[in-house]
Amino acid sequence: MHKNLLAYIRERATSPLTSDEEALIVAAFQPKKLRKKQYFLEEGNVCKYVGFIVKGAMRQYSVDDKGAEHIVQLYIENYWASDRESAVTLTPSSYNIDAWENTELLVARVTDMLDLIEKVPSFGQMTRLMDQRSFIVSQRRLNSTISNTAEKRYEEFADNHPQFIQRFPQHLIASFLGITKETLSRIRKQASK
Amino acid sequence: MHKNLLAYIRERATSPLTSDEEALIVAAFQPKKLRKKQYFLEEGNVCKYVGFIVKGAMRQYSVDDKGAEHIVQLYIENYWASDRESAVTLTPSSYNIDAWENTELLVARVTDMLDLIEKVPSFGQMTRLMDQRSFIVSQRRLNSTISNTAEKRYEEFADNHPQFIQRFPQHLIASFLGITKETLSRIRKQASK
DNA sequence: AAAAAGCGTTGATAAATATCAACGCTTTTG
DNA sequence: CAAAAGCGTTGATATTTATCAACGCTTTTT
Repeated sequence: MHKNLLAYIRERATSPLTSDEEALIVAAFQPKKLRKKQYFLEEGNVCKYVGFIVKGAMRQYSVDDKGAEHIVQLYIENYWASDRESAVTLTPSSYNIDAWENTELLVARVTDMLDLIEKVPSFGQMTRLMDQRSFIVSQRRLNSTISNTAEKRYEEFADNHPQFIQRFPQHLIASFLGITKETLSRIRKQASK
Repeated sequence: MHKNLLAYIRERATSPLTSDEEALIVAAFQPKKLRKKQYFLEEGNVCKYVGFIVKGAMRQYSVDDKGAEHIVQLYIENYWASDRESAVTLTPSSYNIDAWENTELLVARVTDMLDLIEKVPSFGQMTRLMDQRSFIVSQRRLNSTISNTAEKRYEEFADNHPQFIQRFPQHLIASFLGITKETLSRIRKQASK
């Protein structure tokens, strides 16, 4: 099960991993299974773990005053699930993360991640890339949200993330885009003509 | 002029900077002045420089098909101005960055930044923190955008960033929040009652 | 000093999107 | 297998926000 993770890291590192380094990494990550709807992180708790998704799909969302859920992130294979804000600042998370499908994870403590970053240069590089990449994706999404209409945002998203469209129901996609499921349904109807 | 930058880095590093390290940093950053409206980065160019703002204010924005500007970022003292996406991926930027006020910067080549990250551990730590922080801020903003009404977003922004409210005209704040200047004007009128 | 540009505001109207309620279909649960 | 829950759709309506045009005031430019 760890081989997916090691492959992922190797692809992103500039120099090959030594077998010692691989051992350190493997030691830090525990396999874990979550069944559909089980929580990985609950609002109010500090995020102490980071999960690499080997198989399955998850979602991260906030719940507003009226009890409505707002999807902030969708995850599938080879994504890292965690609330970075909570993990970095050690403050209670304002998000929930749960399994949308039955999911297999490799889970590490945040503290062990920090250790690895120090001890394994390639791992440090990889996390640096992840951080940058996360920011870039987030910045793009933000730009799209403030610049485009709902219709264009959906098109863009569907073009760039066809896997997500297939994998998650429309009402989650709608929430992810910041619109209601009815509006998304109408947008799709329009587009199909 | 470099002392602002060095102070900024010292505050964020876990261990003190040696004088050698300080020398390396100082060598990498050239002072630069931009007059109001001058570009730091123009759409279509690859972002080859990173600027630390010593004094002044800048903005980053995209321009849509209809020629309308959308503010994606506002910068003041002690902020880093650059298009990370372009700098990291070496692709042409889809943003402009220009000076809103006359601005004093310390500018480094992206390549020299990468060098510093390797050679000066504290610098590497600092940029890692920056990356994380940028992502967190972006994620929050995104969550706010998809979850809240324009009114609540403005309140939140005004509470958390009073400096920006004072420093930038309302139509830029409006664009930053993804609404029109008229709508913001009306929101403020409501709120003041 | 005059002209132009920038800024914030207001009003009238249009467009986008949300809300509420209902329905049919499929999947899951007991 | 029956009941319940989840999902996507549609219609009617309400709300939010954008657009367009105009105005007064201030700041910048000539």
